[in-house]
Amino acid sequence: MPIKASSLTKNSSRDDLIVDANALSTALSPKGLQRKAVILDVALKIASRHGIESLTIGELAKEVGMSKSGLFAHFGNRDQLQLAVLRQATEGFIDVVMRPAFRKPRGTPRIRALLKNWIEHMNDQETLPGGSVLIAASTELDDRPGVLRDYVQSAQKDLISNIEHAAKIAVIEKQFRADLDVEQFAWSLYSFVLGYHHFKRMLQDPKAEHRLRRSFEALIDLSLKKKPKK
Amino acid sequence: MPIKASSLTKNSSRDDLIVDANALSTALSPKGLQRKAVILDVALKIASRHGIESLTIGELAKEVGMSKSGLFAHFGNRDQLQLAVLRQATEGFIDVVMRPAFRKPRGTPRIRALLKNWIEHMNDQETLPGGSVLIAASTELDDRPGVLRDYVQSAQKDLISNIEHAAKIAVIEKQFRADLDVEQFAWSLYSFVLGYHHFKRMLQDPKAEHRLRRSFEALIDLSLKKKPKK
DNA sequence: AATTAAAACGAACGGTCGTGCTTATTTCTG
DNA sequence: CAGAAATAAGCACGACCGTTCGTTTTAATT
Repeated sequence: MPIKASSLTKNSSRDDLIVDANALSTALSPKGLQRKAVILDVALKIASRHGIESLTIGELAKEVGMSKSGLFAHFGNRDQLQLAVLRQATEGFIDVVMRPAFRKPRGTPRIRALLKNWIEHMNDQETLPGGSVLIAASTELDDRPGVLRDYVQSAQKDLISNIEHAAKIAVIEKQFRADLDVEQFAWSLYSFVLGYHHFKRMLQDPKAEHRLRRSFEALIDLSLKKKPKK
Repeated sequence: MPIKASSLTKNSSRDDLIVDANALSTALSPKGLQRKAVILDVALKIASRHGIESLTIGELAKEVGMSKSGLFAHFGNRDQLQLAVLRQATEGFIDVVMRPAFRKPRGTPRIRALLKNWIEHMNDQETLPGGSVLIAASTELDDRPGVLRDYVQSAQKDLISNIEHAAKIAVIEKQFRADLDVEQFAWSLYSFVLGYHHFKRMLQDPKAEHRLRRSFEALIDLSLKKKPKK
């Protein structure tokens, strides 16, 4: 049962965004909370660089300037720490990619905004110096059942659903073809993003972004309602 | 300077395949060689399941039924072990995907065979129970300079080059459009494969293969020389 | 059958890992 | 300002990491 986000701007009509049910009531406390936020920020950077599996408590403690045990107490165990980092990453993604995009007008503008934000997010060296944590976590966790994998899995499914939803709206708005397979659309778009991530990071291909944009445009073109020939 | 593979069948004309310069003269010895082969087979499976970074000497030794130190002596250090595994994975890929494909007739048959072999290879639970080692290694290593990353990088570049080459031949054979951007073609194809790997493994999407095939067909369609309208 | 070389072993090293338990310090609250 | 509660630190643990070393078993060569 997807939770719906409210309070969107006027432009957005009320096309809702599926976000994951992260909202756990973490019994707060003024000082400890911001401390935890700092820890998670640092942890996110480390995880981005070296992967969630090699995010170690010792290294994190050193980086953030406190003792292993002191830091440890914030999370209870390693799984919880890793899970918190994944949550942080997901929330960040929703905040800077999904929500702003869904504030744009329905149809292609929204889909274009989605890609634009996504690219900017992946290029943000400040918060993600080592690329997307979620993408990296996918290949790390895909064979290890557990809470972490379940979380990444559901987060990605939500993402895909949102892309499909945005495409469906473009169909309703009669911008995209009525017979468009929106699942295939979302699949292709996501594959291109994976391709971008891969080519940019591993192959250090300077043309990666250009390639992504071209493939994206071709995909849009294929999805648009055909103009009367010539 | 790419090494060219010789001894291809009659069908293949002499379109050559770029393979990496793996052919080091490993001073052989009858018994120890097959032992090493067994070790690498097991190591490859472990790496496939849990990633090359968490391929540990202790676990490998246990799995193969010998002592840590005895096994260790075969490789000298961990990097060499990991490198040997990556080589093994690359050789396997070339043997079952690239070479058979390049034995097929030039043009689309060859490209179709490439995808077919590739899918079968990724689905081969026997040798790759945890998915492609190279793809996983990419996200693991993309931020860690060193021998391992360099190797994966060059292996993937060779792969891309071969795809581009195959596409170029299809252009020469006048099956693909003369103005086709073969780099973009290779980029798209590779992205789809990454998408397949991701959707199948992480999202466990049963339609993943179907989606890959559909996107592939669309890509081929876009690349073909246009028929005279209607 | 004797010699030599290769392969495997077992034990130990310094490190780092995650995780408890106990104590000290800070921060909030009445 | 006192007491309660949260937060951090210190220390120790067992497990596993990659690696080294000296020894023993196995195989190949004369």
